Amino acid sequence: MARSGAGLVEGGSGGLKKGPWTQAEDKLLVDHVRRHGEGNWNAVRRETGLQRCGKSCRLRWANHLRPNLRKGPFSPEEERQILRLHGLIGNKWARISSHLPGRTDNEIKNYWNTRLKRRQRAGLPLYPPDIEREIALLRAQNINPFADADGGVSLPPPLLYDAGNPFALPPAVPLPPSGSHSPLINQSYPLLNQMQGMQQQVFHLAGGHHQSPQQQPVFHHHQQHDGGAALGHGGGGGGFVSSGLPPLPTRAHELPSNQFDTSSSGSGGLLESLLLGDDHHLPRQHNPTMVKVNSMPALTYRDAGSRQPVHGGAGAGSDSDEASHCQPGEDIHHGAKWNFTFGRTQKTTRCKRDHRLTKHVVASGNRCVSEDFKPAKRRTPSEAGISDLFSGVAPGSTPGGWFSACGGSTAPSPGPSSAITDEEFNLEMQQFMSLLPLSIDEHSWNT
DNA sequence: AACGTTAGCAACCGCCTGGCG
DNA sequence: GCGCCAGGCGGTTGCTAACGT
Repeated sequence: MARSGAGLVEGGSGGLKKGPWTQAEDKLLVDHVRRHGEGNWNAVRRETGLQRCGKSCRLRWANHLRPNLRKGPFSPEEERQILRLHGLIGNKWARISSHLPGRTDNEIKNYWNTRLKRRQRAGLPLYPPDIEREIALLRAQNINPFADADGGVSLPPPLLYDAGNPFALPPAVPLPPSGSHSPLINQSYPLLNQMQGMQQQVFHLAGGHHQSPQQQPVFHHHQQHDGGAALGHGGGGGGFVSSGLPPLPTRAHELPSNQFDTSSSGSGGLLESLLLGDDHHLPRQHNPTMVKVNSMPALTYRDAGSRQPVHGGAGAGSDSDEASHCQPGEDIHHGAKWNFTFGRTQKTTRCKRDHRLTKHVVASGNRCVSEDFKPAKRRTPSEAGISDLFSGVAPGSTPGGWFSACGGSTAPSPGPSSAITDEEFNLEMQQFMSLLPLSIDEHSWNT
């Protein structure tokens, strides 16, 4: 990679500096935005002398300097929201972040990737059962609203198919022999198979039209064995599946993150809108974190290592984020205390690093290779909860401890938010599954 | 204390899209 | 229609702190 370390001064193009930002650079950028607002990032260099490219300025502003950013560990509800959204739309970090006030796409992406590695290493599915259930039901319930704006009925999207996701299965395509299934499909992602069948059935019963074979994407099952090399865009080049539940097709409204408002916390409307693939029609609340900054709220920052604020006041925004209730220069979120500084963010965290999982699992492909698996050196309550969740928890039991327990803020996650009972869900699943070519054993999610 | 390992994060890169002339 | 430019997105990489041995 082009980065040459923390001490680097100049990059290769035009003498532009790369690497970590200094406090002085941050101040220049903040002052510029204060005067001119966001946008026109390339002008920053001209007008401030800041030796950074426009893209770098934009990134620095968006991820670290803009007001009302929310730092610190994700709350359990935020984690659930991320899981839900990711299950529905995949690696659309900007879109996901648009529904999490104060969170950046980069932050969410990092969170997800870390979590993904962690769970892959542990051989665990990515989504808690209740989340998977929510996603499955929401998709099933919204299986037929894919009507074109002009009234024409569009073909049902391959809800659980994504070319970039080797775990996704296309509708109405006979599954490969079980022997060729990825172990993760059969064991760690059994619900995918179930849901796939369920959605097909729901759509069929709703009078929908199946895609013709020509219209269906070909399921390249062998991708699972390519070590991730064949992953498509959504899967990224990281060499492993990005999502157990592939993104829904959308109408390709790739809106920049800053153009999003934050939807209401009511997941129903949000999810419905996401299912419809039309973010423009989402009912939204005003999101103070996404405003176009014309007059810059006072920022709070302090010298790294200093307890004294250097400038301005904190939480200038009027939103209800926790940050706005914190003392200047100090933001406490869910047990972690953060000092917002210019330069690298200094954090004093009470959230111990709770996982010791090797990165090379990522390179090894999309499943946990036995020789790669090393038990975590330390086992925190949250990790124990994750492991226990899939080792013997009955389907439908509340997945307490699923979400990270950083900072002791983890109230146990609430039970499945789906309205149906576990028994109802299981019954529905059995009914749907009976129509699928998979054996009942292959559908079992209690592995 | 030194070293190795790992997670988390910041920042970079390439690619894509939309606006504009 | 085409090219240029700015902005945005997703993926990747390197650094650093924390922790174990």
